[in-house]
Amino acid sequence: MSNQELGKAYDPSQVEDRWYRFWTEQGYFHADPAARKAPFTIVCPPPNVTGSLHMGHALTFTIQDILIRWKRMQAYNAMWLPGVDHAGIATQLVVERQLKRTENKTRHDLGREEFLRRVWAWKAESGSRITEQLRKLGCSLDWKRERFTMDDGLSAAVREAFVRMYEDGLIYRARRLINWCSRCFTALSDLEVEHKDEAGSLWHIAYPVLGSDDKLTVATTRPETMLGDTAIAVHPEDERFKHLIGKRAVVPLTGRDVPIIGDAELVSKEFGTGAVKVTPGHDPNDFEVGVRHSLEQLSIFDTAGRLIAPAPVKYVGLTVADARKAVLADLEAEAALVKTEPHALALGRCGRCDTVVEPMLSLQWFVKTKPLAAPAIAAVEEGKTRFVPESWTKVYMHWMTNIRDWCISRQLWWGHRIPAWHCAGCAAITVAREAPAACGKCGGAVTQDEDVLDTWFSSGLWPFSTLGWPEQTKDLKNFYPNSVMETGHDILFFWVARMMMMGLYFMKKPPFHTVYLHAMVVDEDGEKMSKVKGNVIDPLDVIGGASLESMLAAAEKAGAPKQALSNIKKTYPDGIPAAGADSLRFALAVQAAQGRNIRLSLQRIESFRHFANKVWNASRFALMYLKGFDPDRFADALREEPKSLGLGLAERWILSRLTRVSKEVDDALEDFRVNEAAQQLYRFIWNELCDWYIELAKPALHVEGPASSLTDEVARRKRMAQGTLTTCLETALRLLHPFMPYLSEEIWQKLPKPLGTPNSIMVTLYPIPDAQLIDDEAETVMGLVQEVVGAVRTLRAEYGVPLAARPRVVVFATGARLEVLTAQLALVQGLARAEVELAQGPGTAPEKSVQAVVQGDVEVYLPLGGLIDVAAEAARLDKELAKARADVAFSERKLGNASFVDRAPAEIVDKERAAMAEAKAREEKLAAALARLK
RNA sequence: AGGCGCGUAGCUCAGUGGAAGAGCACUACCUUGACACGGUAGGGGUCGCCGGUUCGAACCCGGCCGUGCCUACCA
Repeated sequence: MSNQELGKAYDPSQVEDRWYRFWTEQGYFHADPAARKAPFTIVCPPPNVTGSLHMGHALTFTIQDILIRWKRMQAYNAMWLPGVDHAGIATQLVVERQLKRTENKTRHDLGREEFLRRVWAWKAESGSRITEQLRKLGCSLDWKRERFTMDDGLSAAVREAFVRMYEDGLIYRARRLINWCSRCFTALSDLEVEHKDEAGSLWHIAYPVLGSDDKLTVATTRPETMLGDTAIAVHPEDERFKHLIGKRAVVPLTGRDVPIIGDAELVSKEFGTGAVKVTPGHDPNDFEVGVRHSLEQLSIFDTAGRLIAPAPVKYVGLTVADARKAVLADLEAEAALVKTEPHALALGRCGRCDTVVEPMLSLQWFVKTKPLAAPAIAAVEEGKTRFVPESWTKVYMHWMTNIRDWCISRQLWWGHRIPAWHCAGCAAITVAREAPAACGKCGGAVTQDEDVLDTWFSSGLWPFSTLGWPEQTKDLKNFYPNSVMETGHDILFFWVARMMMMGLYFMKKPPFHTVYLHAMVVDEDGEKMSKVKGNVIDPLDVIGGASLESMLAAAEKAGAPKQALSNIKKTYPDGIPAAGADSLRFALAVQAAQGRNIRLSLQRIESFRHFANKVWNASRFALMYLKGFDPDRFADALREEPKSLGLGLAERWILSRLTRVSKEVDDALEDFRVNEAAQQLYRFIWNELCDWYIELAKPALHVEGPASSLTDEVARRKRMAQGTLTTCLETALRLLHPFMPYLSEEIWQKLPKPLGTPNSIMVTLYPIPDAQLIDDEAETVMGLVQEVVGAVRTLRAEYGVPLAARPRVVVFATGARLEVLTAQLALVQGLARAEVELAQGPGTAPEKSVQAVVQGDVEVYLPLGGLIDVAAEAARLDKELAKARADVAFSERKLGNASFVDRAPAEIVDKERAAMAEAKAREEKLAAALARLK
């Protein structure tokens, strides 16, 4: 590669697509299962096929890509498998809506087969959108291994899993109380129901006791369900009602009478009236009571959410809401409604469509979870799988321990059809991998079960079904268990827990070693991003930029309300400027602290766009001065015998810092502290490499003329600076690559590199810290240089000495410090932009000068030609002196404490003594300066 | 009702036992031969409150207040 010059500012749009294409063409995303390298696997949790990339995706895929690129550069056989999920309910809903809109038809008008054909057509057209978007983000996914949960292979895996579990008695069919969404028209698992507290009422209703004048008053939040009551329950030890147990009560409005039972588990004596109506057909608690007391189960709602018999004819056909009104009115009329009080209740709503879910008796398929949960608990207890952050272990354990059977059948068309066939003749069920010709029991005709499986059933198999299971493929052998599962903590139960259960059951090993759960991306006010609120930031808008008009159009298309549109107008009057994928990635990474939500703002992203530009310009600077530089000689010497190079202080210092930072970045990534790794890089590149080293190297680099015209020493110094700068930059870019793949590649390609270097940064080695380069002395000396330079700069700034002026500065120092400063005089002068006179201290203050004190006894004087504002200088010195005195007092108090000196580690005590000596010296100098001034 | 977080500079957040840090915002100065998407300097914090442990606490322990999330069948 030649040393091309870079443009003045980094423009991601000119860079990103080009490199993504290059990486793909080179096959660098593909992992060869035959490679003789240790595997590192991440199987990406599949996003919904209906989805388009949002910030949550951007975060999870950024973190995964960071991990995978890092491990790939560490010479692991890194494999990151992409794919999407068929998202049963969501997808069916999308296609149904489209059908309604374009043809005004329902899925029933088309019939099952034709409808499914339409879904596949929709998938072919819009379903791959998200995978395209992931490419924009720079994700190094192994696209050759891309999977879809409805693929043939994965469908076969689902059938295999179902059949085996059925044969092992882990899948059964039963009539149970399930969650029913009357809009999606399907059963839901407990996890798909969201509970929120909502305002409601507690109605007190009087039930006449049969054969007496007594009335028993119950309290309920759902009066309409009384039409399905089959008992009244009181606490068996409640003196008020004990005598009624065994008698019967009349259910108002129905004329039916039901038993009064005693049940200590259901009824609390303190709550409400102390008596509870029991509706086993429409309440999970009551269902349990019904089982305990052999009560009748009445269903009075149909699947569409309307009342049916045995509810009295009068109410049949009403919706649940209307029935409530009617029932309350009628109770009032009968004077059976005793009291109404406000009461909050947790209503269950469908996670997909927000419709209130109704507990309904229904014949469904279930997974027996207890036997699956036990190994999933053990695997974590035994440390075979660990959670990061560790605090999720408890949450997982709690859920696994209290797990309930899982309803897996859905009354949908889009999904894996349940591999069970019902016999018309004998009603036997045949469960099989392939459609049976006839009933296994009586040989009669069979028809396949109409239902499909919960989408999460196939997701549970994902870590191994994607690798070819049930076939014993090379991939399966090589990449199972996966190394890391990286996902949001919101789907710990949906995905992780079920993958654990399924993985252990079918593969006998947990599906992953580490589960890394990241926090949620929210807006800058900490609110969940939602289209309804209009506070979403679309990752693609951030990457490529967006006009206000296009943002409004997109929001409108997504069905955002007016309020959301006006929010967008207010927040982004000028749209969003293009920041590029790398800036977005870095912004997400640096904020991804464990256990804390990420409040994302455009402003924050912009600051990392500036960072990208900073890296770009530092590189641009370097490239300007690297012409004719031979990287091989320097690199070899640095690796084999760094001392032989005779590096200057600045070089030794920055290489030492680079080495430490490499180690810190690597350590942080090892612990999933992605944010700290990113932060370290940001600081190193900006605050050390750019702010200090580049400035320090300028004099050495900025020498005119061809090498032959320079003296040997000047030419040598230039080579050292060139070599050091290249090394730091090249190493920093490799460190940065997992975070900012495009920028790092674009620049890296242009840097001079030793022979035999690969053709892409993504297949180079991740930097390995070289202990030889750690240089404590250089770091200490640089510390002094920085402080002296800082003192001069402060004085210049305080007294308005213009930058163009090159004032005379007098510095007095003693001992080792004087030696060091003498040796580094050129550096100090360059950075301070001053002529520095060094002398043995203590010295006499030059006429009309202002002063600072550094490291105890280094005196820095800036003589001012004209008049000094005595009052201002006195005030400044006063402040410094006060600080010095406070420092002395603090140390004195500490060292005066006998138990501190006795019990604190010697190292700490020594440090404190040194600090006191330094502060005392400083105090003395400052006091003298002040006295002189007055 | 339980569980888990969080509370540090105006804002957003790092920091897990030895005298408080970053980014943004703010103030002053500066077109200095990489960068104004920049530079230099500066202002700004009793680390939510109260106790305890410790020579020493933002950090460990207990309680309280505020706040967020998750789980749960209290009608």
